[in-house]
Amino acid sequence: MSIEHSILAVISFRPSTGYDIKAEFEHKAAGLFWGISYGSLYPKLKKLVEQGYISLIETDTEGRKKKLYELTGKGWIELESWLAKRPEPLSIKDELFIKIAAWHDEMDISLLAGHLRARAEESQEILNFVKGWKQNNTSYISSVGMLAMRYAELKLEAELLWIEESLASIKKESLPAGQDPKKLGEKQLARRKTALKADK
Amino acid sequence: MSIEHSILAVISFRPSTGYDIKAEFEHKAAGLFWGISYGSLYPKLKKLVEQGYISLIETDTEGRKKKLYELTGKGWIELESWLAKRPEPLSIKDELFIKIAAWHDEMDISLLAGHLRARAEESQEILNFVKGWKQNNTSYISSVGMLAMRYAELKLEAELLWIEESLASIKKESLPAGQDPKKLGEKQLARRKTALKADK
DNA sequence: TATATATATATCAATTTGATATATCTTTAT
DNA sequence: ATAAAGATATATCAAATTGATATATATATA
Repeated sequence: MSIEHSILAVISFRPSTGYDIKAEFEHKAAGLFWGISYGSLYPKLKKLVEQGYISLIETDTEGRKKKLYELTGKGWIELESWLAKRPEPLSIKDELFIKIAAWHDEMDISLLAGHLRARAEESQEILNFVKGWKQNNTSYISSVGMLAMRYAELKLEAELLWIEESLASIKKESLPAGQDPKKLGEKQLARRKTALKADK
Repeated sequence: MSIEHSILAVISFRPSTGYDIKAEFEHKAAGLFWGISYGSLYPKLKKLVEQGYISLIETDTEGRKKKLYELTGKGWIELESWLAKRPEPLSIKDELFIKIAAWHDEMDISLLAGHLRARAEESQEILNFVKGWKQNNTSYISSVGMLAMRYAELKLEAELLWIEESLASIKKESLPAGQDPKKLGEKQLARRKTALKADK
């Protein structure tokens, strides 16, 4: 439901094309904790115009045609009413997490270390973007909106801290649970062995 | 793609019913950073059996029928090969974030404070679960898997810290960006006014 | 003993993604 | 000068996924 609303939110800062909106959720601030795909974006824009929440301004500068969208009065009211409603609980899909949670002690730990280092690189890059953005960007967001960037900053820093911590604990082979890895892996190893045998 | 794999991952710890698997992504550890719906779960189980990754054990204890699924040898191999592959970048949908990023300085800040307090309650509850889980749970996860719980713990703590910080900055009305709220809001206010007038 | 909640399986319409197609404009390399 | 590559821009569609709903039994609670 809130894909429509996040479109209204982006447009509220300035009239935008579909491409502008997508870019906002791709490279920019809004994309840190939200996403949108072309497959839903363009049909939604059409629908929002039909419903009177946004209006279409067709521009033609030197033969270059663009479709700009901007909020109508109805759109402003709807946006404000949505902002006032309690946000839905966040949803995450983090393959790194589920892989670690499902990790087997008998597996090669260096593979996991590789995953962690790769994530650290990704997150560091995003953190650099956020830090740069916070310093340079003054337009295009309200002073309250800056809190969102701080949110991203703290979460990314927590993630990087955890990766460091985890890599250290893996290296020392003194795992935080303080349990004997071999003992934990045995049950699964046995079931694996049986399953492989049953496959013939 | 990895919905199938996360099913294999859950089953690798013990043979489970569809309901067991769903519960794991609802109330338990695996659900902290991953989700799955019945609509994809049951069809996927069927498909995974057809493809030979899992096998079905139909049980009938005192008239109570259950369908237990367990990994085949092929399933174990597939799971391990998936775990070794670099995880997809995480995807998040956080309405709280997008609402704050789109907040207008002229809007009632107490509404936002309410949103933040509600989220704090939700997150504190999950954090309590994670802390309790870390202390009591010794089975059902490897020592490496414990790192995932620490991940959850650190991210939740970062979020709670940010909420505290944000509520304080809102209360003091000395917003972190150090900018004049009225100045920032003006452009949008003007566009809003025009849009409302145009609607007649 | 009635009621509510938990366990268990399953389907389906509606939503959403991810891939792909097309075309123009701008920057970079030769 | 021009060819190639990359960015800008709109759009659609098959496949994946969700969220709601239906159904039934077992167990805990009032």
